[in-house]
Amino acid sequence: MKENKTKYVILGILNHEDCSGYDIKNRIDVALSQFFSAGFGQIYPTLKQLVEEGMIINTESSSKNGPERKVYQITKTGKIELDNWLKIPVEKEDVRFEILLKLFFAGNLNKEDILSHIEYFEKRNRLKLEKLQKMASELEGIMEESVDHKNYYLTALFGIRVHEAYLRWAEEAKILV
Amino acid sequence: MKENKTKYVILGILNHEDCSGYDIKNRIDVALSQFFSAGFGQIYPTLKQLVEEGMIINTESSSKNGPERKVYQITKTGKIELDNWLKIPVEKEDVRFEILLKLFFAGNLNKEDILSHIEYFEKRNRLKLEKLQKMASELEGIMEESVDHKNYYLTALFGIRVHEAYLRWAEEAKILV
DNA sequence: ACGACCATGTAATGAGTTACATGATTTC
DNA sequence: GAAATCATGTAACTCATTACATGGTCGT
Repeated sequence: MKENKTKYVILGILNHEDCSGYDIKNRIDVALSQFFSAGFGQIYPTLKQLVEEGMIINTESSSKNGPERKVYQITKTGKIELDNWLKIPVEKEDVRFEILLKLFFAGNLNKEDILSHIEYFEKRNRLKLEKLQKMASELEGIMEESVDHKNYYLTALFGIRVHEAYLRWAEEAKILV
Repeated sequence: MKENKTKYVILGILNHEDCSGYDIKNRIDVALSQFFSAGFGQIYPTLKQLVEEGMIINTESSSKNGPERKVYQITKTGKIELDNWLKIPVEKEDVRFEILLKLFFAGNLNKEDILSHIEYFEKRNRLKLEKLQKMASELEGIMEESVDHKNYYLTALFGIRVHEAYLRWAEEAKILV
């Protein structure tokens, strides 16, 4: 840890368009769920902190038409912070595959239990792969429209390749177990 | 979170052989580093907690030959706890790919910066893939000797498939950027 | 009226990292 | 005698999840 990813995700989203905390949560769930998630309990305090740091400002607070709603905008300071972070090379992936942990210690388990772990894993990830493929094929058509669509497509493609690898491994593992 | 993985990793290791905290750290770094890591600041307090819970006992404490050293052993309670955990199906992977986050928000970056991110990612993971392949080929020869070796091999194979996917994606991404 | 959704926030808790503090043994 | 490795532990801090607390709007 050490680097607060939620902070940069919020800056990244606000760099696109002004949003409320609720909007930010939606954007994350829709577009980033494949490789990032955050709850309100993380988002609202981070927004508060970012305001204190001068990275974002609260431009609009309406409770007239609809429920209370605070809209935030990224500042110049925030943009610089985001840009600096974007340029830092990524040193390591932060992956903790619980299924591998279980497999590694599975000496205790019988074949059926191991197989059912693998099959469950397979099923879950096949569904995810299908979703990603759908997403990618929708994006393919509009990829040339903007850099954002292209980057979005690249993240979907990453998911596809990784999930294909999961399924290939599951096939092989079922035979070896 | 909620489920303390370090706890089960320690139980899993002690289920194999009696170890000290220092040994456990070594086992994790050598065999599990691909998908798990833990520092001493996590290991020692967890050992203490596991003793309190009756999952493990401290069998040997020597300061005669060499520095202070405490060896722990798993108890029947600990074995049951481990077994129960092993049987619980894994619901989701816990992956947070920082590179995808950066790519997703990379609208700000120029092509060179994006390419250098991808190339760095590629280089790093090519090295890791080579290590995994070496590990796997060593394990292939002794796989039939024990269930543990086979399970170890399966985790290495998982790493290989996933890293191959990373590299394939990087190839494709470089063209599309 | 009820449920779905919009909307913001705090408090408690858990999990993990980093830095700190200490000291022995082995190897060069 | 310096550096590497063995060895244990605590304290401060950060990050994230879950549960709680509150209340408005819109459609049926």
